[in-house]
Amino acid sequence: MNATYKDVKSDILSKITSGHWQPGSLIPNEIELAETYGCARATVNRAMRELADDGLIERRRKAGTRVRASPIRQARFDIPLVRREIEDKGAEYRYSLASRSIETAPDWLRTRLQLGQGADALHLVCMHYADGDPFQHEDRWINLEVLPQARDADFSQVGPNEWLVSTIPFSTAEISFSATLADRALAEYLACDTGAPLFTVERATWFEGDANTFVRLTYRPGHRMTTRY
Amino acid sequence: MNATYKDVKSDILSKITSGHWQPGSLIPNEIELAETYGCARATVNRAMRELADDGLIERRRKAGTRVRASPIRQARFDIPLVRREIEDKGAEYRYSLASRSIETAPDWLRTRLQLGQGADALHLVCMHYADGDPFQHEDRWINLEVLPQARDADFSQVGPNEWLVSTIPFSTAEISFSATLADRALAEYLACDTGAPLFTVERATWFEGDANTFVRLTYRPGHRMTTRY
DNA sequence: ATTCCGTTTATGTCTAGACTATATATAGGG
DNA sequence: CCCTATATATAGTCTAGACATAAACGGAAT
Repeated sequence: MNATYKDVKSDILSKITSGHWQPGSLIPNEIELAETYGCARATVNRAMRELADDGLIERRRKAGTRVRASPIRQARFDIPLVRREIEDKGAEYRYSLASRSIETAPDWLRTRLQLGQGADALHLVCMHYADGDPFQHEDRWINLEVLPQARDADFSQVGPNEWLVSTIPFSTAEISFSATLADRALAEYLACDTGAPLFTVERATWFEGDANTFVRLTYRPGHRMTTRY
Repeated sequence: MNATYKDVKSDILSKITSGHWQPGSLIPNEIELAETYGCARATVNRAMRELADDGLIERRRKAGTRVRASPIRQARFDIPLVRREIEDKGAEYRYSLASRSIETAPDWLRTRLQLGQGADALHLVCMHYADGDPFQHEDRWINLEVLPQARDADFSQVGPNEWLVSTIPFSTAEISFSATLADRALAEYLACDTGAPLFTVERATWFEGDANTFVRLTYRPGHRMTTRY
């Protein structure tokens, strides 16, 4: 009686994980459950909606709710600013700008960001250090057609990442992870051997349909990205 | 008038992304918004709750709701079964078991999974192919204390991943991504050069407090894991 | 000044009831 | 036998109102 939506949620969850309700099976409808738990239907609804969001059950009008045959396994990563990532470890953060230039966007970038021919882009290469040791190498391109104010921004003290977050805080992104080999330049930046395997993140971001930036972040050897689910 | 929670959500969202409500600023309380949109407070509440879940706003009792100074950027990955990953590309999936043995769990594994001394583990090495080409190498350890039935399972036709999903469908996991170098054995399995950089996923899973499996998945060179957010 | 405590305020949750939307089942017509 | 209306079951959402809970605030006692 008087169950909260959390009670209902965890009870249903335990019925599922314990195997009491088998994968693929239909579970009682909201009205029945509301009677069982002695609460309003809205309460059951919220519990079930959250379980559906978590990928454990599947709900369809009229057809009812069933336990997913194979639960969707999904991992959620927080993508922090490098500065935070480093400071959260208790290390001291340092930033340095290695190079800055305005270039005609190369073909691969124009394809990636759907830019017109001959579009100008600001090309930045930066390093992020943790307690003085190389932590992350940043190779960034900024679309000057969409962000002309980047031309006058000073990236010598503040990284482009932080500048972008404060300039266009809300954007959509495509992110991809891979492994790459340290070439001579990267090896020098990251103080590692040429040929070392490096964890790499590439991210392209859009705001209101326009691509504004593409970045390749390369981490020092041994870096791991971890999460629980 | 008569706004749905989606209307409210998207209107608030646009006020935020357009900069009408600046990062860090306080936004009107639920009662005021309900009046503004001509709907019940519960409707505004749901809209705001979802925006908070999405990491765009921060809510605190009594203090009110404010636009996050720097929005939490989070990526969500679906972790598919390899078979699905391959079949979804339209490629033909093939599985093969390379080796199977029961061993005393090595120290690193005992630490990783919090196993007792001298615990037995089933060690499997498998390969997953897409259209005949090596796609993923799987190096898996299964805790036989928790899953004794794995001793008698036949992994020659069905991969351990699929067996585990049907045996213990609901579990918590710790997952981590990194880049590793192809040693001679891996290079042979994946038909690539020794020294190639390989994208690696490690996953440990628990069920009701007990660790049941640890796996290292190594992808063929050039593999990317991509998502949008 | 500092600590403690009650007040106030905004969010968090629950309820009972209503209406809506959608997928399924069924019956009737060609 | 197939197609098409119609009925029906179930989830999805909204409402008005109530009470719960956390946290900020202000004043009182130290």
